[in-house]
Amino acid sequence: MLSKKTKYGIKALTYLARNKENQPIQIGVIAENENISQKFLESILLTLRKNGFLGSKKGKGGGYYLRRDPEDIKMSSIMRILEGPIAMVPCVSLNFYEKCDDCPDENLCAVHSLMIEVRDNTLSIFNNKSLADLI
Amino acid sequence: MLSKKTKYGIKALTYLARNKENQPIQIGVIAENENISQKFLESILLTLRKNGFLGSKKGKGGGYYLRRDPEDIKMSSIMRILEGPIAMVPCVSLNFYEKCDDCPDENLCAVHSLMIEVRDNTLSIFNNKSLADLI
DNA sequence: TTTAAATCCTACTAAACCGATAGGGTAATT
DNA sequence: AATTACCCTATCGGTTTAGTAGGATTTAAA
Repeated sequence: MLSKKTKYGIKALTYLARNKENQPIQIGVIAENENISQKFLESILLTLRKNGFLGSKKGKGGGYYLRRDPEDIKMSSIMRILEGPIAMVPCVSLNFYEKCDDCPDENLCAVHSLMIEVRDNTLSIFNNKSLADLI
Repeated sequence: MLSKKTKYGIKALTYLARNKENQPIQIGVIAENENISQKFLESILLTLRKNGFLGSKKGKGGGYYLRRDPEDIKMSSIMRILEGPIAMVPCVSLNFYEKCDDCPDENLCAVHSLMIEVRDNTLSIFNNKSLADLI
């Protein structure tokens, strides 16, 4: 299940991407237009800024803006930062791998191979989709 | 993220499916072989039985057995029963649809269309995969 | 007919997570 | 100096998850 955090994050990013001049837009404006709790959105934009997707400007006339071309922002990177692993199980995650407690041998696990297939499929969607494609 | 419930459920089902004679197998045996808490597995098998996948036999020599041919058990139906919706967002779920609070128009939502694509992909994997394929 | 084996069922709980809120602190602009 | 707007931490209620406890019920075998 996609968290609201990720959902709101994507919505905010697309909102900023639609703004061609890319001058700063205030949190409150995005929150209102996308029907998101402002305080919650604040924390989301903050992590997107810390991860290099957004820049910010303080004071009057300030706000957030995209630091990269929407074409160059892959959905997979957004998903990983906001949502965490793309895989449904840690033992098939490329970036957040964890061994299962209950599995003596991953290669013999039926769930494992099924989930690899799902991961590869989902990943190829997210990798081939940029923020620009969402607009 | 796949819940342990679903993961354990699938593992138990494959365990039963590997048993060709299909005579009842006790919870404890499955639990031990698959490293699952017995009590937890109990409740999982119970819901699988209530949904027609498993039969049970009480008393000595009892246990659980498959009620259908593994070929005829699609992963999508298992997923829906144990995990719930396959879609990442309720607003694109076929079987568990719910409208979003924040979206005035789904068709204009960037997240919506992206998640439809993911759903279709994942669903086609689960629909074309039977329990027999997992063994 | 007793006993042991096994499922069935309800309720409870600790921990984690989620979405949101509170309340300021800090920096930049006017 | 005042205002604007981002920055940061802490907290909180609600929900879900993963499991536990304890017994009731049914069946087969001794």
